[in-house]
Amino acid sequence: MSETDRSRPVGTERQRDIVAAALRILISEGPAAVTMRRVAAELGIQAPSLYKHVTDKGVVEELLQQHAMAEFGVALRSGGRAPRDVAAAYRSWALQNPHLYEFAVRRPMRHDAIGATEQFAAEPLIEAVGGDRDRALALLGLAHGLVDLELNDHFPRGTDIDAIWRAGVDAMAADRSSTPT
Amino acid sequence: MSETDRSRPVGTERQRDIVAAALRILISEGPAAVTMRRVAAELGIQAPSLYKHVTDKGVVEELLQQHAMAEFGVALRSGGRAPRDVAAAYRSWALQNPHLYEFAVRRPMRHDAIGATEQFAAEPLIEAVGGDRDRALALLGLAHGLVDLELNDHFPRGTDIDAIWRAGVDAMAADRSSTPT
DNA sequence: CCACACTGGCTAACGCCGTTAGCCAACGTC
DNA sequence: GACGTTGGCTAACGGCGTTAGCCAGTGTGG
Repeated sequence: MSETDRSRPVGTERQRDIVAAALRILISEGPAAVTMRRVAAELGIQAPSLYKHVTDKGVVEELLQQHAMAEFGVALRSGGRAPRDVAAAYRSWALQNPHLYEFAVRRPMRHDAIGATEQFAAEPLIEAVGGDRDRALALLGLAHGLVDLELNDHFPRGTDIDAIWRAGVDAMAADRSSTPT
Repeated sequence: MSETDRSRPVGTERQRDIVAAALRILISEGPAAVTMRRVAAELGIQAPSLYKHVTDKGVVEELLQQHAMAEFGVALRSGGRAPRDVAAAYRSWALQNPHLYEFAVRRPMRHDAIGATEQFAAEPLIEAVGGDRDRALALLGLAHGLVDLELNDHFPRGTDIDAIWRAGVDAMAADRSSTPT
């Protein structure tokens, strides 16, 4: 949790206006539409004026990323705690918020700024596999990979993606105390 | 394999020049540098002339994607056939060719054009888990997710990523004939 | 042998992008 | 009431993908 409290939004008031506008555009029109001019227009302002509140387009994106990660974390807590439940929550949030998911999890991130929030989002998965950190991060990788492949349409048409999730999550969550190296 | 023979390069001669130039730029300077003007310059030509050979920047990207996927497929066959070996080959190729990997596997793809090649790349993973298709695609998701997270620097500093791979791949490759639903 | 179409270059330009420079009105403060 | 700060504005720059339109060379059919 540290000192950047996740529950209260971040940045100055005008910065929050900006990210709110960007968010609206992102959700309704996708990432390509999130331009400085477009965001400014959404606020009834000219593009260069944004730079009075924000040094870069990059910081707008970082703010979006933080927002997305926080919402994602909440979504992952909204259902059951069993691996299948968390996995299902992961997938369904990502599919319902593809652009937000993109912002949350793709593109490199600055660890200092985002770390706590990201950890907040990752926690449910770690709990779900009973605290085995390696297994938990593997499950995270699995979930992210499957979602990313699905979002980018890499599965042949007709693939039973549910079955893949079941197979993967069950394998990852299974008791492995009997198998040798 | 079908009729688009994977072993012979694709497109007209000039198209192959173009993708070769784009490839050189992509590898040495990253995706942002792959612009039409830059590619044209690489060929000693003006940007608009490219459009005599290519309708779109999109087709250049598709050609890059196909090339990358083909090379990736070869790399996945270059080592052992055991799950760990294939997984290791997957990871190491991706980390050594991050931009190519990006092109190969991220961004949506047209199934008709790329399907065969992609299947070519996915085969080794399917074999590695003994033909269980769901498990194989889960393994693919796992590998993709872990690579993507690593490339985008989503793991806390100091994370033992090897251990995550071991945990994940072993779980996915384990004999599961004893666990109930 | 020449007309002609086609191929593959070229320049100029358009509308977008992020961003900078410089101007100015409103406002709060000493 | 002078004055610095805040937050708008317009103009402009360089880069992007892309289109329009021009033209030299080339090969081919009559």
